[in-house]
Amino acid sequence: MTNPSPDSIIDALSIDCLIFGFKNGRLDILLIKHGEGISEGRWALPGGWITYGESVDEAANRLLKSLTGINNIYMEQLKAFGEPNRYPTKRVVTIAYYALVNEENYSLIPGFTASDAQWFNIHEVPDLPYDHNSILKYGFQQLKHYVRHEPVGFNLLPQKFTLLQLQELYEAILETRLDKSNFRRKLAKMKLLKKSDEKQKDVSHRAAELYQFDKRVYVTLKRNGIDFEL
Amino acid sequence: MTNPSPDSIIDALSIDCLIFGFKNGRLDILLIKHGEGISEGRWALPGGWITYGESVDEAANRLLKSLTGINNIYMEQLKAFGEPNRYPTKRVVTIAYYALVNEENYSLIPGFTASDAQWFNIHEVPDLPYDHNSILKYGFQQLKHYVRHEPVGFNLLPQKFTLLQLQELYEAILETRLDKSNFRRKLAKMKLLKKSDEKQKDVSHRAAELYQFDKRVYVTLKRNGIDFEL
DNA sequence: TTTACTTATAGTCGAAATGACCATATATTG
DNA sequence: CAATATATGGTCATTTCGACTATAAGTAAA
Repeated sequence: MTNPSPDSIIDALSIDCLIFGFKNGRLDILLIKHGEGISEGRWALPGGWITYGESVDEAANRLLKSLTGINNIYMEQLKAFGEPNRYPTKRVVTIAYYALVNEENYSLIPGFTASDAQWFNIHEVPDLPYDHNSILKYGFQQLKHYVRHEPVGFNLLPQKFTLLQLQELYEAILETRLDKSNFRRKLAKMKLLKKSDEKQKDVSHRAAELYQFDKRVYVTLKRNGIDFEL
Repeated sequence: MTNPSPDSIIDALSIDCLIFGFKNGRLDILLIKHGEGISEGRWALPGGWITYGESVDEAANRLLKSLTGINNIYMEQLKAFGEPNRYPTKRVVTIAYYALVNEENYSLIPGFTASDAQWFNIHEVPDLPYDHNSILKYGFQQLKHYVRHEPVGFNLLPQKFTLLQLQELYEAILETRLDKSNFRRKLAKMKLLKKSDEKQKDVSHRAAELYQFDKRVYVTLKRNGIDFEL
């Protein structure tokens, strides 16, 4: 980085969040309805302006919380999008974040400049303002890569979950079917899962064991990367 | 993204480039010496301010060219760094890019605000201004992940190269030794390489076949990702 | 003109992993 | 108790892996 020069500023830097939600074997994306401004009434990715004194990560978390009520989730940076005309009235570069969550763990509370917040099926997304549709497309594509090489997606299930739930998550993201038996074998080899002492309840078939993640193994895999070809 | 508000601006958005260079089995990083400004005389990552009318990608390429003379290389976004105090005099968020090149294909021509430009061994990097040392550390770590899952690094060798050269590249990045025979087997399976009609010359031992990349396979692998555990 | 040395290239082999199946267990519902 | 869910574990031929050995082809030194 070199020195400031008078012609160097841009108008603003924003954040946009891609929050992928998982529920009943389906993958959703979280959108908010703009309650004011030039795109009032339209659905868009939750996001907003970065302010002084907060890091980019902090801005992402603050905005997500104030717009949707979702707090304390781990988001990772996806990419910065900076085409000169991506925003209509001025020059705005946006930094996109993404995360995967279990929808059932969060209730949506629209706030700040959002008049509504809702989950949309990943395949039934409305027309979004700016370049949000292409950001979403890019993010979904990256997600497919990530799940194969990082233990991502392991924080979006309930605390305790069945192996089938985990498999359905992978099937939803990768948009493919997987062999149950082979999927289990791969997981076992990774040693990432621990049996809990509980079993599934209130199902009309044999109850499955509930599993949990082994935090220590998780951290190691996060650092070194995994190879989870399916 | 929501609407503009008066307290939303940051001071500036910059670009920093991590250009990894490969030469004779060693991995280097490209640095420039600041010729003016608050860190005059110090070595730093090539970078500068994004201006109106250019995309973020375009800014990265323009800056790299004007500072170091390196033109027309493919850089990818690494990450945005935005701690509030990373820059001393004002609030600056920077977007880091990275690339891998063959040093011998480029001659360094310092220009613009750079008084010098040079390759530094990745393990002998001086103290850099701002958070450049930690950006470099992060980038090097990511690079190790990337080479195992993308056909990255396949554009930083000469047009035609021997299999040993390719292996040495991977060894330099991953900081490990690899088995020659098994490395070849993995490559063969990928079908990414084509034999050229030439052989190595002027070496004091049996000459090796020179190989080239198969462009069509390369594009496919780039899109779908590869699994190149070594 | 041997011989030593260097790198290239191909092959071996037991162990491990993979993918496509099949079998049995355990629960609920009619 | 039969039908039907899902759970869970096993089989097996094929492929891949990792560590290693063997031979080939060239230069340089003796």
